[in-house]
Amino acid sequence: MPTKITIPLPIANKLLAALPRAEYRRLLPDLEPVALDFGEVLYESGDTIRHVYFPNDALVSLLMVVDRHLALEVGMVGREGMVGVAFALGIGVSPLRALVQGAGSAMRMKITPFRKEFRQSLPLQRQVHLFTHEFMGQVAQTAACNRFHVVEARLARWLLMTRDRVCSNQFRLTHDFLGHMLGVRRVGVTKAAQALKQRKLIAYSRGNIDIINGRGLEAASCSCYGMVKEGHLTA
Amino acid sequence: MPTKITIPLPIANKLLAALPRAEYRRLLPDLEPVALDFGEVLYESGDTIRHVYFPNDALVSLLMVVDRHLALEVGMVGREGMVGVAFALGIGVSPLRALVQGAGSAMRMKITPFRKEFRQSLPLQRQVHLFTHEFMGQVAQTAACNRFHVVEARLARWLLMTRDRVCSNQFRLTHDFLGHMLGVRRVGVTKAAQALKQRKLIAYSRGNIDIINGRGLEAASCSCYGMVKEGHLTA
DNA sequence: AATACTCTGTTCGGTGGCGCACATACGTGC
DNA sequence: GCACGTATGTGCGCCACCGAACAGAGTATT
Repeated sequence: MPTKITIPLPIANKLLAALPRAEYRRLLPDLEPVALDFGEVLYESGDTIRHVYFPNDALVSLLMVVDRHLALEVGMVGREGMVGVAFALGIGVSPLRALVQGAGSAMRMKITPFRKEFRQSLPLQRQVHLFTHEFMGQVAQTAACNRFHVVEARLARWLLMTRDRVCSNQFRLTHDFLGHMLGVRRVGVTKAAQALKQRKLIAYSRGNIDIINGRGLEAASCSCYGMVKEGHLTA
Repeated sequence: MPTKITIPLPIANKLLAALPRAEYRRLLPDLEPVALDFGEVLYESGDTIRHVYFPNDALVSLLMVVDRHLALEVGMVGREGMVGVAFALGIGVSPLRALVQGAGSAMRMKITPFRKEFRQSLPLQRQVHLFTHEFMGQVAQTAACNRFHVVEARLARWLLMTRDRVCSNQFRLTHDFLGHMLGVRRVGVTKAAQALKQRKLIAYSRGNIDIINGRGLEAASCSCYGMVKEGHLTA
């Protein structure tokens, strides 16, 4: 019995990896590996959803658009989850913009076979529900965080969350981009970043960001980081 | 065949009402009518969920708690939905505090039979998924709104959303309570409410709030109101 | 090497909301 | 009718963040 190596990576997406082997095999024919480029928009707010995405090493930001031009990140999905979750199961329209914030690969699946599999597979349902739950918590946490915490702490949290998802202490992002994520002006990010730099927690220049002292950065970030890090509610 | 009148109201909850008659009948034995009092906490953040609730004329606020004492409303559920949604299906723990903000009745169901029914009933799954989708949109919208809009507009929106759910232009709420919902000081609410009062959009005194000019209040509220009002994405 | 562009740093006045403290109603109960 | 608790009104200094505009410093282009 020949083993065909059709899987591009060892199942890197944790949601898929958590499925029983047999379930995963059933999904496989419908899973298509895709490369996601930085800046790519997977769904625009209001778009009909055609695919769901299971990121491997890609990182996707979910943004709420207000007043046609202002945008704010409300959630972030990496290898631990999927993009399109609740939307795929609901009305099939995304309320959020999904923006590729860290280039990388993902597995994607057309919405029709996904729905079909979902109906039949209890383990898949379970994973999707678990992640929806997790994601809902993340969105709510972000909402509260944006209301109560200062930019510096929020920036620290954001960098840490990104690190956790891309599994690297450096990544490429400009202050301007971060401003859009955090919903503040670019200058606000520059100020906050300077402060973190002076405290030797991070380093950066021209779009390259380095986390030098992760522990210190955690201390500088708000409690929200610990909350959404994982399990967040197993008091 | 005698008709036993065990249903307290004609099916007031819209989610339940949207189910096919037969499905609803199946659920009925497990649905228990309960009165929800103002201020009652259905779940505390971190609690294990024992029941899901389908409000009739009650109104429930979902709050995110930060730093142990600060709280912020991230969503609101009335007759159009259910409380416990994504949580019931996920890890069974609520990330949010569910607070009764408008007294009234609801149907509640123990989590175990709910999960059982959910597995078996496609229409129930569909309704739950639709509402989860809707609710996710509401939370995201609230997050962005809290970031970008001033208290006065947010207050206006909040009053309108409450009105839509309790189907009445008057309700009982103090500035202090509103402050907790909007995540601002009581004084901030007083200021904003004064402004709306001067413009003859609302009236209030000692916990009684009246919406005098709904149209005007809509104009004073931010665009977010129109977004979450209904359908919100059928551009 | 000169040019264009992008990214970061800096300044300035303005303001929405904060924290605190105190003043004035209104209503309830004895 | 008096006292007390609760709800609302007002003032003050403070600070994080805003909007706009401009100055340097890297990087890419040709």
